[in-house]
Amino acid sequence: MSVSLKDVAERAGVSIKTVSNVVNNYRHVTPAMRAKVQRAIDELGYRPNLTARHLRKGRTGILALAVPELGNPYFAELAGAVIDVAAEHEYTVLLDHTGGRREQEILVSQGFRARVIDGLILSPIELEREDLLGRDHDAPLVLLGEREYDLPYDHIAIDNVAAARSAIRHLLAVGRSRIAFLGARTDRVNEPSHLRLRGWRAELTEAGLPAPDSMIAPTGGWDHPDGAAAMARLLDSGVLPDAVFAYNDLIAVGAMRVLSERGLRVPEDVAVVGFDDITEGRYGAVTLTTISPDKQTIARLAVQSVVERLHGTPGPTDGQEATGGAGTPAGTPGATRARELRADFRLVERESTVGSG
Amino acid sequence: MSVSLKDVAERAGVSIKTVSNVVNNYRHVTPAMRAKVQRAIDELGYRPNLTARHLRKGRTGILALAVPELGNPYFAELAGAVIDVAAEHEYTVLLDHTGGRREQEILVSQGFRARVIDGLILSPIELEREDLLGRDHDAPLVLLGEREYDLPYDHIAIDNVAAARSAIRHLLAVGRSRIAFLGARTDRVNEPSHLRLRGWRAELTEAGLPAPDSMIAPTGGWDHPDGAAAMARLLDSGVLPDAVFAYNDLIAVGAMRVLSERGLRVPEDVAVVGFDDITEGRYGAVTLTTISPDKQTIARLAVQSVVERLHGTPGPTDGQEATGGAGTPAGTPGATRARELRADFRLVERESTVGSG
DNA sequence: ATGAAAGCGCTAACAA
DNA sequence: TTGTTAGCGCTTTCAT
Repeated sequence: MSVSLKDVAERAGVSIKTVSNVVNNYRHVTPAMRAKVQRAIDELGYRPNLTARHLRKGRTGILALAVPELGNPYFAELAGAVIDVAAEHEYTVLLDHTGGRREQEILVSQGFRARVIDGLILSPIELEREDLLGRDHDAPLVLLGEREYDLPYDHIAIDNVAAARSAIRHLLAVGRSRIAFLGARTDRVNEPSHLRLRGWRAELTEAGLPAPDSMIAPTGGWDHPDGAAAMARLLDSGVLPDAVFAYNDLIAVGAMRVLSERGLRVPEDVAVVGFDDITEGRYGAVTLTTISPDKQTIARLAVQSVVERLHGTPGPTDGQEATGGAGTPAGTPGATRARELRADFRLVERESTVGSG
Repeated sequence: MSVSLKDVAERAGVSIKTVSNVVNNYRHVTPAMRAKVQRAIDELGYRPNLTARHLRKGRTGILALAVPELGNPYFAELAGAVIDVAAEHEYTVLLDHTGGRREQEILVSQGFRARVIDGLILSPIELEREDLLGRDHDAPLVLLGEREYDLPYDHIAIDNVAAARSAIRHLLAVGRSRIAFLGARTDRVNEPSHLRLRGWRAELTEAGLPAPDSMIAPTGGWDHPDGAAAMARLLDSGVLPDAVFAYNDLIAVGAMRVLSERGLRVPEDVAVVGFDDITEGRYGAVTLTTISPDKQTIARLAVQSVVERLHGTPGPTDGQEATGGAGTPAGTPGATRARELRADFRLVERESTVGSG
């Protein structure tokens, strides 16, 4: 076993408390004493046992982040940002992925996968409101992403409806009118895609254009193959759009691949807009126009939200915007009301809509 | 605070030990007793305090994985695999990224960032042998990736020289002879790229072809922009290769982008081979031929290695291959010798070398 | 089969 | 300013 406070204390001929004081940089320690203790620490190679410290303090210094899929660059990049922000707050991040499967998301939300954590940041796909209703876990929870629950947990997202509308507006501005939506799920109401779909519909309707169901191509998942399959199915069904708005960049890239296989040029024949602004979209043969969510802010708001609840400092939100939510998070010290936190987004115009001219 | 063993014991009118027995599924507990205790547990909503358990048992059930960059899909996908394998062994994964910076890698190796961990899987970029020489940390360490150290730690990688050679052999087979290498670092000997570079050189030499330095394009990093910049520099220098072997897929995709901007066709004018087999390479306008390392096996071997040292079961390696290493890992129960573990790889032929015919 | 009590390494009252 | 001591919640001898 390794060196403990007691060993150091004996070696230095002082009490445990004094050593603890030195280790924790307490004010009232004479320089001489500090030096003596420090020497013993160095000689013995003492390193504090975090587990013991945590048991005592009731906290672990670990935050969990659960995303659907690490293979999706958007989530990987977001995870990287969360890790960095957490480090600034002296927290380490335990990462988990749920595959977007409801049971996994439930397990995570109840702390069965990632245990020993102080707080949890969860980006759900299939999770239902009721799954969170009876959540019995001390760790503060913050929700990320497109879905909206009326629950006492902070929720962080960009304005998906507005983002979708701005994408469609851009497509209209470059002269398109038959704009398909790729990547909807139509089986439930509160789907990840429903807000973006709503934006698509609203903007088209407002422009006096039809938004027929035939222009909505559902996908089973949200990866390249799903986009490719959906695009192929749409074309096979005899529908030829002059633009495509995809639920995310991976779907958009998959769709572009199919378009080029079919001899359709992007953007001349079909313009494409994605969502997420992953690096990949900047380096294809045709670069991808996309909605770029402010990942840094999302990460910062998420970590901040958890840390605030942990430390009981409701404090100023310092986010872009905050509107009242519902109720009060259970079992959290800083029991401020749940907040709806918004991060910014912007439309990045690239070749897939405006060409390389 | 939450419910403790003691609370449950009082509620059930039994001793703490009995409750502990029930919680831990010990054999010798009468069904009646078990039922009674279980009822108290349910009523109180008791959940064991993992931190306390860990303090007592001396282990935390947490493994750390540190990769250079989560934004690189290769590492993101690898991380996903590690998380899954670790879960099979009942470990959770704490993820960290080092940015490939030496100081960060040193910090991680000594457990300064991720503390409270039982073991560490590290994929270093700049770390030097000496940085690990005096490593003073109980947690077993396993090294991943291209670099080779003669140190008492298990190392897991594919055979990079062989992989590079097979890539070059493929390019030769499709009729190329002026094959550039993109993504070398020439400033040090033990660079991540040096084994692949060696394979490039060996295969060319064996084929009686020149392998001039002018065909080696260094990069500052390993992302799209680095590949694009290196390709542009190479072309600007007046060198026109008929093939490019890139250190990784991101560099390859960046290079392809520049090629297409310059009006060069892939593969007609320039064939391209990458390394990593990230999903992105399968969905570009031109799909990418690449070396596909067996990520599953890498993840499995890595987790296995750490877990074995932790549990003191040297056990059968069950990897593809194992050659003797150096010395004995310090401070690990199962002090078997350090092993050189190999995972498989395969060449995946796609359009960037064989066209879409 | 169950209970009593010690102690993992640390922090935080409280004393001195 | 430094020392003493009581736990944090759990597992684990050792009794019974």
